[in-house]
Amino acid sequence: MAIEWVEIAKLSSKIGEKVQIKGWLWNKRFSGKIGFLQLRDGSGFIQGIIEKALIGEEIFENAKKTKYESSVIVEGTVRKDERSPIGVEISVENYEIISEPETDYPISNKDHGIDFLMEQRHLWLRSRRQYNILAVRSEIIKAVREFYYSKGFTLIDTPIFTGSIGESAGNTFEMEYFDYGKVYLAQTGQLYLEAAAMSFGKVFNLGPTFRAEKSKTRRHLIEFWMNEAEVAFYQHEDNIKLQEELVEYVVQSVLKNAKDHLISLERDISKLENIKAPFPRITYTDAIKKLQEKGYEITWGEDIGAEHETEIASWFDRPVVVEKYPKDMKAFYMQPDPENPDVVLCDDMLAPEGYGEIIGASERIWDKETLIKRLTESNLDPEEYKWYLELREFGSVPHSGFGMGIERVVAWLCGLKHIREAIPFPRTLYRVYP
RNA sequence: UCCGGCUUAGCUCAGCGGUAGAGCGGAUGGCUGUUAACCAUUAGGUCGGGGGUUCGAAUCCCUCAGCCGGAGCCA
Repeated sequence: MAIEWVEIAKLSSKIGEKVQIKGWLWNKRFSGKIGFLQLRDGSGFIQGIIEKALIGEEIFENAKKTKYESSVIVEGTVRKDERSPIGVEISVENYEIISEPETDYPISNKDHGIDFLMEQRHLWLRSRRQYNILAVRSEIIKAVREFYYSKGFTLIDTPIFTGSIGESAGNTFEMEYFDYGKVYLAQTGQLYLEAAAMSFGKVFNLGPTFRAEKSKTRRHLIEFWMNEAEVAFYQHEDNIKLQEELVEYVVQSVLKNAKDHLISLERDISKLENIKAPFPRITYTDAIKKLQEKGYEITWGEDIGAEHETEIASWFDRPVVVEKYPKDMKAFYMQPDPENPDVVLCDDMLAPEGYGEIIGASERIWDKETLIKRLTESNLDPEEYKWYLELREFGSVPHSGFGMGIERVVAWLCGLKHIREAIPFPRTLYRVYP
């Protein structure tokens, strides 16, 4: 009878049994007649103990010479061992190489520069740290979807190719679309979600977004994944509550389902455990006042810069909701505050520990004339927004929504210094390879 | 795009006007409990490209390129 192929993650329930594992050799150490094979198979990592006396000279020497990242099949007996970080080891009884590299694997356990690693991104994904980060990302996205489905939302996939319609002009990727003329890569799916919300009530999307901004910071990617939600009849307060519930759900789900990955990443878990709604709130106006008191040179009407954002976030140990920004610095579609027409019913959620904005949100203008007025004031052509304006003609209702940057959430929860590690293949200002 | 910085062995870096260095990785050998294993031996370089200053340049100056960090914009 063939030996059972078992994933490394499931080996702790196979103690004393003879099993087969299929994976890769990511490191090895030899000490005379005993060797330690560091194996991984995608489900986890384990150490294989190989002894010359047990396995014979030929296989032992073969194992000793195997290059890093060779793919191998190992058979052996699972053993409980206190010295193993996962509590079990495998005593190797058979060792077979499936494919051995001809040249040495370029990534070592020592330090590498970021440019070198990004050039090797297709291989770097195998490294333990990257493996843990992307596993957390997967868990985050799963939690986002679970959240919306559990709340009765409908998934609406918004288009990647769009006409000249978006939040603002000037930062879109432009391309020829057969004889139609110019089209643009989506910088937001919001306008389409607004249309769908008038059919389904509660809708969300989750997909890639493109911004042709020459951004060169630790918080920006050219291609990034965004989750947007839009709800008919929701107003400013309902909107904030939804965001808080979403973020709490995502954080708590990741803590529950991906804790081991966070620990491997040496993330301070205690900073995430208290992420429970409701979150602290501050208006833009109060934030400016407080910044001024702290000695910052900023006046009402000026945008909150990265430095200010970090300062505001440092006042709290949970994400903070900054609401009601001046209308002139925000997108055309945001609903003016009835109590103060100089500000709009919007909010940004800033993650703690300097991670900055993770959500941008607002109540949308639902009155057609106000919307046309704001479009014109923003130097946008109402003609281009024909279908969007029609939504305000047929049974228009107050509605609200927001967008959450997936990579920013990944960076925050994993404690990353730079967002480029939060996506499998980052597209940055000067890199589209691999 | 703007402001800084970096570019020396496969990788990470030291050297900063007078014969090109280390650690890791590679190769060879040793070691039966290693955790970035260790010990010994060894191979490996047009010092990013071009120009200049100098008796002499990896080192000083100019220029180009690539990359990194930060700003703005935003998720």
